[in-house]
Amino acid sequence: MEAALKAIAEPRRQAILRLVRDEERTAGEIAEAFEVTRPAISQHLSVLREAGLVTERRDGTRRFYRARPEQIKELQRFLEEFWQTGLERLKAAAEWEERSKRRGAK
Amino acid sequence: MEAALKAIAEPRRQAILRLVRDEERTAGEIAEAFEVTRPAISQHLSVLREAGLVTERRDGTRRFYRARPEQIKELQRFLEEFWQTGLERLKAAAEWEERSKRRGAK
DNA sequence: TATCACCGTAAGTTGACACTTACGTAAGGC
DNA sequence: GCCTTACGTAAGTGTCAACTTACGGTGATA
Repeated sequence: MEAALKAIAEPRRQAILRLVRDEERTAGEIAEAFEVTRPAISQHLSVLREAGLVTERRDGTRRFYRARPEQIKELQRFLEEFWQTGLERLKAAAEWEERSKRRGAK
Repeated sequence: MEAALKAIAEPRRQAILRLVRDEERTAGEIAEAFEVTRPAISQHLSVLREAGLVTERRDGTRRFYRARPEQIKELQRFLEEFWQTGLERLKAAAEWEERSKRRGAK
């Protein structure tokens, strides 16, 4: 989770993720889409894989990569924790106020 | 946006964000919560402020910081872009299949 | 089995960044 | 007009990470 956030914070890896979002691609295909060397992309792919953001499928000498939406969803849930609990507290505060109003009315 | 992702990827800044999520706190109060020096926290606060993740309010010599949920929400929307469009394509594909079924039935 | 295609790994370099200590600055209190 | 309080900023340091070039390993192919 921590690793996933750091992984997706890197612009190059974001671009890679978008490339393999809908269809799997080989490491070579991905590397051709960028102007950096192939090893650089290979290292990025390792980071993404260890962060659980992509899956790797081997076929012969080739390796196919594909995005893993579940992990991205996990990231969203993580971000929700920051403000959703804030909302929950607002909600709880509102309910508390409601109860005290009724107590006052009685 | 890019800056916000990098900012929130740092564990220490996540902790700071949680501290000022519900109530504003001074830079000094925040610094006391950690075991690093005050300047270190001050620098983190600058990063968070430039990323739009916190607001700064000055009162005398003190500076109050508070989380900005809208920006965090922006981050969520950014993450949605990764898989939501994938869902939209699935939906579009399903509808397309539906139409071709009807064409086949006629 | 020799070779080629496809890819990861090793090692080194450079820049970014999370810290430190030292210093500067602005607002109140006496 | 000081002196304290509450900060940010400057400058230096160590570490990590994104790249490079060079090399190794594994699977198809003739």
